[in-house]
Amino acid sequence: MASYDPAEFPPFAVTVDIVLLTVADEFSVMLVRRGVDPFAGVLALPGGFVLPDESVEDAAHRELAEETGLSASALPGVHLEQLATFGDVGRDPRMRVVSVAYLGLSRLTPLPTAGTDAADAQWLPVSTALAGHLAFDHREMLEAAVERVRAKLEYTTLATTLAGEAFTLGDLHRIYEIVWNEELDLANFRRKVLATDGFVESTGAKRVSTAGGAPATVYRRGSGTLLNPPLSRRPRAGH
Amino acid sequence: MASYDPAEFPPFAVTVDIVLLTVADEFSVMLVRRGVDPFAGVLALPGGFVLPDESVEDAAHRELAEETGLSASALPGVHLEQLATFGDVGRDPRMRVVSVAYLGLSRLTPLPTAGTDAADAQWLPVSTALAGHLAFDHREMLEAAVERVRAKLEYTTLATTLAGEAFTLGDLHRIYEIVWNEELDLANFRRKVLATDGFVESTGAKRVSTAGGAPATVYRRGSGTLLNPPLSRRPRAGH
DNA sequence: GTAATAGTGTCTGTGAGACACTATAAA
DNA sequence: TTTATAGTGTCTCACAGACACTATTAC
Repeated sequence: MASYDPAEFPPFAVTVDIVLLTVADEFSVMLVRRGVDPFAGVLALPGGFVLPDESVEDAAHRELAEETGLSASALPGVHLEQLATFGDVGRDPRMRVVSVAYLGLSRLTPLPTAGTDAADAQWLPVSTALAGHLAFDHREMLEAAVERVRAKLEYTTLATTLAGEAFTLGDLHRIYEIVWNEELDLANFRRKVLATDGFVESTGAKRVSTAGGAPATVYRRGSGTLLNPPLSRRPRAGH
Repeated sequence: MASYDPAEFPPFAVTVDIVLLTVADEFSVMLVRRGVDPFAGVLALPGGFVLPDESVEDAAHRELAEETGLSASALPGVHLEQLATFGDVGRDPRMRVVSVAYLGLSRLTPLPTAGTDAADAQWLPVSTALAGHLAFDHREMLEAAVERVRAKLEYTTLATTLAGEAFTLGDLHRIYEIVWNEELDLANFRRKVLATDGFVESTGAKRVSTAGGAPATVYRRGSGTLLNPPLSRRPRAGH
């Protein structure tokens, strides 16, 4: 019942790890290659310690800026939310570390070249990352993040965050197909997006594709955040 | 980039707090009255320190058993899942404490009388708890838990956890109405529940209500966990 | 009898899925 | 031309919501 002596608290360290996801040709995650032990040379999620005088939330924003090397102009367009906390006893071989994982969503942005202040960050396809070896329990974090995003695309407008400031309905459709790894009828997708208040709004501009086809209307994200009723993955289960 | 000295980590304490919810005449939460400062005499969520040799998850289960005083036979029927982590700087006036909040769902169970090993625990209506004063940032935790449960009743069969081992469709319907604080057409609710594979299964038994009415079929929870398509709260938004 | 609960049947409107079709661009 | 994309129209089926109706119990 919280009858403890503040001087006798167990020794913990608290870190944040950022699962920053984007859609390029594939669904991709930002990873850094570790320079020191443990897991030196192994790919890991960007992250670091929570400082004594900052909130966990602030630490996540700080690490997002510092470790990913995203430019200041790109940061406001990034969605960042708490994902889950990982607190198994042996997850860090050196000491007891509890880590709060955050999920970030961003449009595809170029990464700083190696040698800058930021870590040696890179975008790697999620499937490649999951097929390989990741430091600590970062694989679990990545899996949780992927499932969260897939689920959230069903009932929120978050895909517009992955699309960036200006996009066509074809772009948005492609994002859904890549993240869900599943085909979606384009005509029905268009109807659904356009029929949902606040999902997207037209900029009036048109954009021509390099691959041919008629010019497409360019949209920006709308003010809405929730889809009701939601879009659905898989053809309805049950039968 | 994780190039830190394990001996210099910032001093953190890590706790777990349990938001255990149930449905009685009202949607209720288990609270304990604090015996020591800070917040001595104030209502708080049950919780406590994560020990050095146990995972955060294990700590949550241990606190659920110890602090709530639930009998060993009732514990297996409790659903426990991680809710969110609270890590603001000043949330505990004594020192830096990061707390991992867990959401628990249980059928209504009698609480141990005061004086036992367990804390002075009590069920309090959520509305009452939110109208009053709670220790630390426990009000935020409670609000997050309530919203999570309301959302999960839409697309999971979790309501059966609140109903216990044997229940009628009337019981289940009542749980939805109380948690959502909203009326649901009983006939449509019945059709939906019975049409969803794995939601409930009949025990064959009948139960008569003390308030009159025909005997009702008694059900137990089914093996399914997800509702697809989901039940929906509010009449569809949008228009 | 009345009140309360259990349970069934039926109509309607919305919207998702399937898919045919036209239009406009690049190569 | 062919190929790829943009965009519209239409039919059908599933299902949620509304609600009328019967049945069986307590009081």
